[in-house]
Amino acid sequence: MSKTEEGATPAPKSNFIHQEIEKDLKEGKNGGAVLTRFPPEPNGYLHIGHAKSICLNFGLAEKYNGGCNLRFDDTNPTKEEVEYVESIKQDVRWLGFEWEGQEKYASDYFDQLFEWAVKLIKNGKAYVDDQSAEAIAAQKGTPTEPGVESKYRNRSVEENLDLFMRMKNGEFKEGERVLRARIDMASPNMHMRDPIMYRIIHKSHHRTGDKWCIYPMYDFTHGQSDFIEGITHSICTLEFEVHRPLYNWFLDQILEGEPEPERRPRQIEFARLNLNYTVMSKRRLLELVQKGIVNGWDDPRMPTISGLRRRGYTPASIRMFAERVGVARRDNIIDVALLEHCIREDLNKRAPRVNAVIDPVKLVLTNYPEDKVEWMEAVNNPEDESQGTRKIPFTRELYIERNDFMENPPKKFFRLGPGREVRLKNGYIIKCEDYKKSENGEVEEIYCTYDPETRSGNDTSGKKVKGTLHWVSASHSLPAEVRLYDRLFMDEDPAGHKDKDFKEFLNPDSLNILNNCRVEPSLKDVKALDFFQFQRLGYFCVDPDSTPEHLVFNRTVPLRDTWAKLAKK
RNA sequence: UGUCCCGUGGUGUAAUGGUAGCACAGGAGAUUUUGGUUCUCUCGGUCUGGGUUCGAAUCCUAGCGGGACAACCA
Repeated sequence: MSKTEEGATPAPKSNFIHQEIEKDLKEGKNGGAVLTRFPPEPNGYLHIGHAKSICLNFGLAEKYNGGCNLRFDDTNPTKEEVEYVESIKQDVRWLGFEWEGQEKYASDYFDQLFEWAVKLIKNGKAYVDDQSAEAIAAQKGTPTEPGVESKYRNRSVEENLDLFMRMKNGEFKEGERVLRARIDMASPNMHMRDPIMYRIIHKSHHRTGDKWCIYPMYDFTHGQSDFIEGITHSICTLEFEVHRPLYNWFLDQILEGEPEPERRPRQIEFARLNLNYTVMSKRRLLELVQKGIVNGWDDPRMPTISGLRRRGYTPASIRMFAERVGVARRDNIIDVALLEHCIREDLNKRAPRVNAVIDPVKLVLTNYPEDKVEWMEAVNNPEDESQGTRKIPFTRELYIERNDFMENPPKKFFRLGPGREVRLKNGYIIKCEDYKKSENGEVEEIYCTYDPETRSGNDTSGKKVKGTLHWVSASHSLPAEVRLYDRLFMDEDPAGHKDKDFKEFLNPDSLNILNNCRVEPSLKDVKALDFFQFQRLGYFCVDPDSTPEHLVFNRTVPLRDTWAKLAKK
């Protein structure tokens, strides 16, 4: 496997799964092999929680010199599957991981699974039940009361075999019969109360077409698929913990009478990722998309991998995040500030600095010649000398950020105000002499003088100023649209309120579109997902909607802003 | 009123019988032609009660708190 993109490499951090694997290795299990798998069901888009699992599984493979399979858990053709396969593959690759060989499908193993089902029937460990779903559910009992046995539980092997074949041959309608494991209806673990192994679904499958009309359930599929592939460590989330005895039971049954295999997969559970100020369940994410609350699965406010990508998150930042959140078994809610820290850390080192003014106000240098253009040298990235320098045009008329000027600034405000001096980065020190307001009281133009002795790079004035502003040339800058994103929800745990719908906590200001922005001319030929630091503002990336005629940038995350914190006080 | 899992600073996560550490967040300062970055300092924690031990975050036990489990979903 390989990291397909440069960027920060997370520092390795130990967790309990490493310890379990090392214990197995020491005991010589699985012939010393480590093979993991990432097993998505192709019924939706991947989100940041999946990214944690991907990084964990592929990371384990890398650490122990093993491999990681990508396997689609496609045992339920009623749930629309083929359209999601490609997006999942793309997302895994984009995160920087390469799976072992071809991608796998649980449906590749349907023949083998069927044979094993027959084996269980022959050994008296499975039976066909003719009851309805409702009847079976009613007999299942509850977590505190045992279930009761089905009246079909003690059919003969011959009858079970015959019925199962007829199920396979399409002689029954959906719901008429199921194959169940014969375990223990009184087990304290509900999953051991004669779980369903196969159900009838008359629907064609995205890979097997109409070959089958019976499909295996998750529990009868997952462990055996792991076994077939030689998976050694089957890592999943905590809600599958109660399935583990069943996972092992099915493995015991298929191995019955067989020689000891070299590898036997072992299920290990960890706590899924939760992020504050968002929702993570597929159901709620789908609702946001279907109700048009967001603009699709890749809306930059979504915690989906495709949304984060469009927002400007890099694979390296997400890998870093996955490393920093750690892996444990206790429930957790990660502060989204950690995710933001990770993208800032990555982009600080890599993003070229450019000037963009997203809320422009005109500034005129009254003592600067009308037609003069000075091409000022600017460092592309002070954190990375190899990114070199570029020239930016300095002219008499400029745009600066509206909030960099105040008519009556407090002492702590280091920016522009009447009579105040600031430096224009990569330009000159200027002094505000006057300003003009429109009838509605809005500042329209600011008039300054510049000091020719203070040119950046060869300042001979010895002047010191507290503030440095970014700017663009009024005549040379390009118009652009900028989309400012904020958290989608105003509540830390929008789905965590019993009596309130999560949508009640939507942030009305989660998207703010600015149409009158100006960016420096070097941004003329940007491509989708190119990332930049708009100096003093934040990290931005080029939206796929962007064209050379109409530039569109997404704000990934603002820069840390200690002034904003101060101003709030 | 069952079975299982989990309780370490605000949030995460280490320490696996021997000095409770790290990261993020918060606070203070230094540097800075980004109020960014960087650097320094700082705040703050083992759910509670018993027990075992020279010694317990760690082992045992009781309690408390949180979570999972009753789909022909995965």
